[in-house]
Amino acid sequence: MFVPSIEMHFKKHHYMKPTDSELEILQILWQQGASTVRTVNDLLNEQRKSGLGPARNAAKSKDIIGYTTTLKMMQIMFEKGMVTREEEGRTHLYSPAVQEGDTQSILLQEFVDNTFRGSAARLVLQALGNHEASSDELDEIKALIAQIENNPPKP
Amino acid sequence: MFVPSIEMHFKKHHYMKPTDSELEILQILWQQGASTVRTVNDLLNEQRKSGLGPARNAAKSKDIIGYTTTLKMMQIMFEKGMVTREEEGRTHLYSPAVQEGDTQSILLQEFVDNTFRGSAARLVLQALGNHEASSDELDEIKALIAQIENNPPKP
DNA sequence: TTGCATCTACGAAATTAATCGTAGATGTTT
DNA sequence: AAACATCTACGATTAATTTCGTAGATGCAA
Repeated sequence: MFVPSIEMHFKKHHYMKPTDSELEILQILWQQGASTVRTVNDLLNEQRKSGLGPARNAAKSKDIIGYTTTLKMMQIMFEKGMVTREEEGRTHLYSPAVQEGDTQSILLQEFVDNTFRGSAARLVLQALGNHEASSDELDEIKALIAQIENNPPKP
Repeated sequence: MFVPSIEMHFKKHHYMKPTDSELEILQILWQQGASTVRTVNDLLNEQRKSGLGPARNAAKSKDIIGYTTTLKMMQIMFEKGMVTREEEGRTHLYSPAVQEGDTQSILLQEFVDNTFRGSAARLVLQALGNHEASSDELDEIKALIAQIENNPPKP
């Protein structure tokens, strides 16, 4: 029976906060699933050109990211245990080793602390005030609030 | 009539995103109002010792920030026009030149884009799910939602 | 007035993150 | 086979941020 060998490092077994660049790459892996460096690099540059995708330094948004830059980033992420990889012919197929929700949770925690002095409620108000939300999304939020109100946090 | 001279630089007239350290200092200025470098530095170190305050590198949370480090940071912020200052005897009194809400708004925008792919609703759900919110705060949020629903976003 | 504490100014080191260049291996095309 | 394209590996450079050391001015206490 064939068992594909998936390389892993496990250097750090605790959850590490990704840097901005790492997060950009993770986003692509979460959306696309296992991908080669080439694919990731292409998508990254597409995002930058179109101005879409994660907000980056506006000045830089024209420059193209070199292939080896992305390669190096992904190698570093591999060493950190942030992604796994599998040999696929001559190239490597990379997959995320951390879950999107978990990562969002970590980053959110820090963001709330740094920017809103720990007040999630303030953040929510600001977010709802400044951004669009569909009525479906609003319903979802209302439902969650109702649920929280029925299950009050214990002392 | 005495008019205190308040120095300003106005090097950059467009809103700049503060770095992590700059934000830490701004938080103190927003809370305390006009403060000396000494005061800011003391509070910064108090926060670090107690582990409270903004989440910083855990490893570093023991080290104490040197006075001149804080001084330099605030001088840089002054050059950027992020704070104003006023001579108070031999020392300087620094005040924030940017509003907390405006800064939060800028940082939030970027954070939503980078971490939640632009979906404020997802961020709100995650925030409400992971963090505590008092029932007063929940009420406030509900009120805001109701208001949004009555004033649907324009095309 | 001498010495100590506390300021500001400012250059520069230390740290961290991001980018790239080059080399060597391996496939592909003509 | 020769030329060319595409990968990985990895050192090194660049860039941004944070930290600190030193110098000079000023106030204050012994």
